[in-house]
Amino acid sequence: MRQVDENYSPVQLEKGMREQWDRTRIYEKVKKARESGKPYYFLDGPPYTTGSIHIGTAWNKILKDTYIRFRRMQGFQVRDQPGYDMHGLPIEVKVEQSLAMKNKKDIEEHGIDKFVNTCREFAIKFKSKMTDEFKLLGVWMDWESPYLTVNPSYMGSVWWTLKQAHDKKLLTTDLRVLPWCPRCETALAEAEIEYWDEADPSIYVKFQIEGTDDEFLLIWTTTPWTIPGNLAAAVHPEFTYAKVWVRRGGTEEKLVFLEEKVEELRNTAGIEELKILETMKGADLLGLHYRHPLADVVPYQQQIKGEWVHAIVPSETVTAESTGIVHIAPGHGPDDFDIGIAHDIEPFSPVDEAGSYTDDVGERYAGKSVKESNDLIRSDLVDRGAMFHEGQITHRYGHCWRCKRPIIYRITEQWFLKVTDIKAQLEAANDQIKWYPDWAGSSREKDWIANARDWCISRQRYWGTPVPIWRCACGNVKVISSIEELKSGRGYVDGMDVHRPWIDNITFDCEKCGQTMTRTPDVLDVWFDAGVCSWASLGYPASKDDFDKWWPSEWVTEAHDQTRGWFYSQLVTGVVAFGRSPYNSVLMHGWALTPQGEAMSKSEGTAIDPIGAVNTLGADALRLYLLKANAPWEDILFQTEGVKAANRIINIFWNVYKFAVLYMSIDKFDESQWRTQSLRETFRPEDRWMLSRIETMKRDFTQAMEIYEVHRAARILEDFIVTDLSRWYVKVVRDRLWKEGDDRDKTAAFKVLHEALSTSATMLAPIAPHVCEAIYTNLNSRPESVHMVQWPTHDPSWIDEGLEEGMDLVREISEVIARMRQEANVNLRWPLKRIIIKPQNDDVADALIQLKNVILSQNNIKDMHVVPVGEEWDEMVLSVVPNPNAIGKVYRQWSSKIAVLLKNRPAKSIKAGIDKGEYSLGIEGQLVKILPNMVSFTSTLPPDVVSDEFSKGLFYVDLEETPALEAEGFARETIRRIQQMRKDMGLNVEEFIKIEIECSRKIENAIETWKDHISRETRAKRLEVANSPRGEYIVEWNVSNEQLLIGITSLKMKKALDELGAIPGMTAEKALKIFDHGYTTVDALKNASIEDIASIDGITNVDGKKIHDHLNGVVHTEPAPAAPPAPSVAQATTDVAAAPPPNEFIERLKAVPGMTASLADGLYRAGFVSEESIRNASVDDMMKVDGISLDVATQLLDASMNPSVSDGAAQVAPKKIEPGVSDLERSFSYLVEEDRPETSYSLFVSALNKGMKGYCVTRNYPAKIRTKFDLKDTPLVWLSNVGRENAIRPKDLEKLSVSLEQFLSQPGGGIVLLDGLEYLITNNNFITVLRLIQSLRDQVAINQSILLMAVNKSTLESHQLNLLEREVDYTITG
RNA sequence: GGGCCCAUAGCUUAGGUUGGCUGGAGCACCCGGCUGAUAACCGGGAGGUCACCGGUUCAAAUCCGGUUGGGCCCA
Repeated sequence: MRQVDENYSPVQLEKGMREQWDRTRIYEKVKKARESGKPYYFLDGPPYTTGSIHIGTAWNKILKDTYIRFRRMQGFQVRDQPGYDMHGLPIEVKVEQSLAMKNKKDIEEHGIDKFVNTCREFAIKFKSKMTDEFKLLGVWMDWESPYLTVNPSYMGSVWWTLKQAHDKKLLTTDLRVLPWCPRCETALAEAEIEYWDEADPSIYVKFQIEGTDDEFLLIWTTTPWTIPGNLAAAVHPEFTYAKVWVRRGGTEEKLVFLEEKVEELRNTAGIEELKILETMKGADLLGLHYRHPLADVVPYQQQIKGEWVHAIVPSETVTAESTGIVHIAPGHGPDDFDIGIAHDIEPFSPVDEAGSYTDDVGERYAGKSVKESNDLIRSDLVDRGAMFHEGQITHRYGHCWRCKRPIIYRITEQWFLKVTDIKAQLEAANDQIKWYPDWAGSSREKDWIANARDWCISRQRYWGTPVPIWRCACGNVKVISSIEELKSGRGYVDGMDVHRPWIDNITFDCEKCGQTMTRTPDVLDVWFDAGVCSWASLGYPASKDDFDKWWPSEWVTEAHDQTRGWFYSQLVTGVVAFGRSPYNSVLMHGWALTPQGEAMSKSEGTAIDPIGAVNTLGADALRLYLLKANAPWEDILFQTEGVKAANRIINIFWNVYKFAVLYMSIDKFDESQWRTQSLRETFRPEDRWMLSRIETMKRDFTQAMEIYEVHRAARILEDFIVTDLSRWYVKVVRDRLWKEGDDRDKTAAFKVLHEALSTSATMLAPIAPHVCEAIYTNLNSRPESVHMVQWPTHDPSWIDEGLEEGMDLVREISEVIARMRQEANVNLRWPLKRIIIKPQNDDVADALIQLKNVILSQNNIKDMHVVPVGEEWDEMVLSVVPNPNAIGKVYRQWSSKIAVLLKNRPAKSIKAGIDKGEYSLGIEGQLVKILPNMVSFTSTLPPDVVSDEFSKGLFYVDLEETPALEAEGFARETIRRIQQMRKDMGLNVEEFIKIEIECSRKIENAIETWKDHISRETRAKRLEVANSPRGEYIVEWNVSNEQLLIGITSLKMKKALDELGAIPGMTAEKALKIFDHGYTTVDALKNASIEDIASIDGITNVDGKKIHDHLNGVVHTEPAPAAPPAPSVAQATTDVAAAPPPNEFIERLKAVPGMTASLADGLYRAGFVSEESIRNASVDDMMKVDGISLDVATQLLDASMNPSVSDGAAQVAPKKIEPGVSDLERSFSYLVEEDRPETSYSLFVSALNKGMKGYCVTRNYPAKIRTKFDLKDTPLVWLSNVGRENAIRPKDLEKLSVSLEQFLSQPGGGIVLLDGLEYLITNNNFITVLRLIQSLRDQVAINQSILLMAVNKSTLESHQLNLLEREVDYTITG
C-alpha cells in the first residue's frame, strides 16, 4: 500500500490511468477473466459518424459502459462490440458541401466512384475521431473491432434480411405518394422528416360549380403549386355546409363552405355583406361537379374524364377547419392518393425528382420549380377571378432531416417492407420485451407500432447499402442474399467494392427468359442498416457460431427518439427474419438539454462539449453527474455546476482514502492478514455499525442497479460515502488510528475502513472507473484491477437495523449538543461533565447504551447516564406549588401556614404521599390531610444543567466546570497549538520533537497532569515546563486569556528510524529503542558489536545478531524509494541520485546551521547541486527532501543569497528600507508593516503616478478607499464575505489568485497592492496564504512587477510575521 | 390537433403506487466553527402558493378531472 500524497486531480489521474490500462492490457485481461462466464449480449446502437460526439452521445456511451462494467463484475461474459452507422444522406450532404456540389447532376458529372470514395473517407475519419473521444470518457468497448455498416460482410447480412422479407412476400414495389426532398432528390421515410413552423401562403380558391354562373365551392390550401394536380374536392358527409350570398367590392356571388366558418370568413376576407341562402349536409353535396380553375393552361385537366373527376367526394379525414372543403390532388398527398384510389381517379403528378414541373403540366409551368411557382399560380388564379382571398399562415411543415429544405409530396415507385401485414406480430414481439421504464414499451412504442405504415426502404442516392434486387424486362425479380451469390453475376471482379457504382455493372441472366437482369439503382434506407445489426455484427448468416452463442441481445439502451428509430427498425427486421425481437430488454434514456431545457444545437451555439468537461473536471465527475442527476429516462438539463458537485463528491471519497491510507501505510497494515469474521469479537459497536451500513448499502445499491435506477444507486453510494463514512465513521475512529504499535483495536478500525473504502470503490467502479481503479488497487494487492472484482453480494448476518437506527439517534443528539456548545460558546476541546438521557422506550435505551462510548467521545463528555423508561431523572429538583383555593376551602385560616410548611418540607416525600392518595401534616397539634387537588408539583433543572430533545426522547447536559475538566481542556488546547506549530514547521507526521513551555501555574498543573497524553499526541520525546523556552521554533499563544510560550525542536529522527526500519526483522518499536539508546544513525550501529546491540532494553540476542550481520554483510542499503508520483524537483532529478560522491558544494552545505552530513547528502541527491539550484528553489522544494525542516530550508536560502556569510556564523536579517522611501523597484516584493495602511497606499499611488498599471486588493470599503487615495480607475477588489460584484470572499483564494495572475501576466506588468492580509490569514490556513504570496512573489519577479503588501503587525502571531518577512524582498515599517 | 413523459426553495432534486405528524436533501446565499483529510471539512440560519383551477375526503404535494408551460414522438 503506497502512501498517497497528492490531492485528487482528476485530469492527471485519469490520463495516467488510461495509459496504465493500455500498458498493462487490463481491458483484455478483464475480458479474459470472464471468458467462462454466462454469455451476455450487449448490443451497441451505432452512432452516426458525423463530427464530434456531443453530451447526449457521451451520456449514452457512459450509460452503456457503466452497465457493461457492472455486468462483467457480476460474472457475465459480456459482448461489447461498438458499432458505427456510416452510410447515408448526412455524409453525402457533408461531402457535397466539401466538394461544392449542389445536386445529383453534379455528383454524376464528378463521378459516382469518386463521390462514394470521399464519403467512405469522411465516414472513416469521423469514426476514428469519435472513437478517440469515447476512449477519453473511459468507455471500455472492443474498439479494435467495431462493426461497421459499410463492411461487405455487414452488407451481406443486410441483403440476407431483405431476401427473408422477399421470401415471406413482405417486399413489394408500389406507386405511392411519398415525402420527397427535391434537393436530395430522394424519397424520405417518416422518420427522416423534421417539423417546424414556417410561413406559407394561405389561399381561398373558388371552384365554379358546373351549370351555374355565380356559384362556387370555396376551397383552402397552403400549397398553390398543387392546384394544377387537383382532381377532386372533399367534404365531410356529416358536416353542415352553407350556400352564402356574398357582396364585396361591387362583386356579388354565391359561395359554398362550412356553415360554422361564415363569421370567421367575413372578417378575414373583408366581406361587406352576406346572407345564408341555404344549408345542407356534406352528404348532400356529393357528386357535384366543378370546373378546374386552371384548365386553360393545364391541358391534362381538359382531357381527364371520370365519374368522380372534378367532383365532390366524401372523406372522413376532412376537419372542420378553414372552409371545410379540401382540394384533392391524388399525386401530391397520401390521403389524396387513397381517396383517388377509392374513387377510381388516376393520380396526376407532373413533378420530377428535382421538384420541377414536367412537360405533362403544360408549357406554362413546365420546367419550373414547384415551390417557386406558387406566386405564378396565385397570380394566374387572380387573373382568372378564382382567387377569393390570399393571406399567410404560420404552421408546422415537414423538412428534410439532412438538408433542412421543405419537403414536397410526389408520386413514385418505391420498394416497401409491408409492415402493415405483420403489425400483430410486431405487437406480440413488443410485448415480450422488458422495457425500462415500463411505459416506454407499453404506451409509447406500442402506440407507434399501432400507427405504423409500410416502410419505404429504397432511396435514390449513392452512399448506402445497394438494394440487392435485379429485375428483368419480363418482370422476373431476383434478390441477392450474400456476397457469394453476387459472384455468379456477370461483371463481378474478385475483391471488388460492392457499393455503387461498381455493383451497378453486375448483371444476371434471367432464369425465365434469358434476357439480362439489371440492378435496381436504389440504395437502402440507413435505418435498415442499423436495424439488422444484432446479427449483422455477428456475421450471420455467413457464419453461425457467434449467432448461436449470443443472439438475441440481452440489453440495449438509446434515447427516446429511437422509439420510431432503432428500437422500431430492429423490431421490424427481427420479426421479418426471426419472428421475434432481437433484444430482450431495453432502457430508454433521455436527452441532454441546455440549462434552459431546450435541445442543444451546434448551429445555435448551445451545445456543450463533453470533452471540455473531461479536460477540466474529469471523466469520472462527468460520468457521476450524468448518471446521478436524473432518472435515466428523463431529460437532463445539463449544468456544469452539477459536474463540479460530482467532482467534489469524488474528492471527499479521495480524501477519506488518502487519510486512511496514511495511517494504514505507516503501520504497514496488511488487509489480507485479517478476516472480518476473525475480528468479530474485537469490533466496537461503531465498527459493527459501519459493517452493517456497508451491507445494507450493497443490497440497496445492487437492487437499484438491477432495475436501471442508476441515479438511485449513485445517490445511495454518495450518501454512504459522504454522510456515513466521511462525516461520521472517520471522525469516530480517528483517535484509534493514532495509537502506536500493534493493537487489535486499531487493526479492527483499519479493517473496517479498508472494507468500507474497498467496497465503495468496487461499487462505484462502473460509474467512476478511473479513480476507483486507483483507490482499489492501492488498497488491495489483487485482483489486478477493480474491474475484475466479483460484484459483492450483501451478507445479512452483518446487518443490524437496530444499531443503524441507534447510530442515527447518536448523530442527532450530537448535532443538538454541537448547537448547544455553539450557543454557550464552548468549543469541542472543552470536556463536559455528563449527559443524562431520557429515552422514549427500551429499544432506544438499549441502542444508546450500546453506543455510549461514541456519544461520549464525539461530544467530549465524561459520563453518560440513561434514565429508566417512564421515570424522571432523580436529580431533577422537585418543588411543591400549593393551591391556595383548594386549601383555603377546607382549612381556611391555616391555609397560609400550610403553604409555608409545604414549601419547607422535601417535595419528594410530599409527592410520595400524594401519589398514594394523601399527605399528612401536623399543624398546631392537629393533623391535616393534604389531598391531590391541593398541590401541584413542578420539576426544575439542577443548576448548570440544560436540556434539549431528540426525536426519541429528552436529554440533559451538565455544564458544571471542575478543575479536572478545565485542566483537560487546557491540555487539549495546548495539543492543538503544538500540532499547528508542527505543521508550520513542515514536520513529517512521524517525526519526533522536544517541547519547552512557559506558562502560568494553572496551566502548568494541567500540563503536568496530562503530560503523557500531550507527549503521545504530539510525538514529543521530552515535554518540559521552563522559563524562556528554547526551540527551533518559538511561538506565543493566547488560550482563554492565558499566555503560553511554546518552543519546539525537531529531533530529526525520522530518517534514521526509516533506515533502521529497513533492517529485516526490525519493528518500529525496536528501532525507536535503538535510537533512544544513542545509535542515531545506521553508521553508528554498524560499528556496534552484537553484545552492545543486544544489551539494549527490549532487543534480544537474536535481534542483535540479525542486525549486526545485516549491516556488516550487505554493502549498502538503499533507503526505500520515494513514493511516486511526487510532482517536484525531487522526482525530476532522480537521475542525479546516482551522481558522484560528495564534493566541495556538500562541504559548503554542511556549514549551514542545523545541517548534518546526511541532510546535505540528501539535498545533493535530490538535485540541489549548486548555489544556484538552491537560489532557484523554493522553501517548499527543499522541504520535500527528507529531514529538511522549514528552519534549515530558510537558512539555506539565506546562505545561498549571501555567499559571503555562508560560513553560517551570521544570522541574516531581512533587509529594511526606511519609512518614506518612495522608490519601489520593479521585480521586488515589499511587506509594509503599519497600523493603518497609509504608507502602503502612498507608495502605491506614487507608482501609479509614474505610469505603472495598478491593481488594488483591499479589506476597506472600496468607494471610500478610492476617493481617499485618489485611485481613479485603478481596478479594485474588495475582500469581503458580502456577495457583490468585484468582491472576493476571503476563503476564495483561488479566485483571488486567478485575478491577480491575470493582472500580472499582462505585458509590462504592474503593481499589486494587497491590503488585508490579516483578513485572509484569519479566514484561511496560514500556510495556504503563504503559498499564495510565494506564487505572487515569483510572478512579480518574472514580470517586472511589484508586489506591495500591507499588514498590521498586531493582528498576527509573531511566527506568522516572521514567515511573511522571509518571503518578501524588503520589509518597510510604516 | 393526437400519444407518451415532466412541473416541489434562486438552481438540481427526494417524497407521489400505499392520502395522515413539522415537505427532506445538495448547490448558491447569510452567520459561525474546525485546523495532522486543510485551496479540505463541519455546524447553524434564511429561503416553499408542492405550476394553476376545480373535485373526492375528516384530511391532498400525493387520488380524479381540467388548464397552462416544457420535452420527445406523430399528424
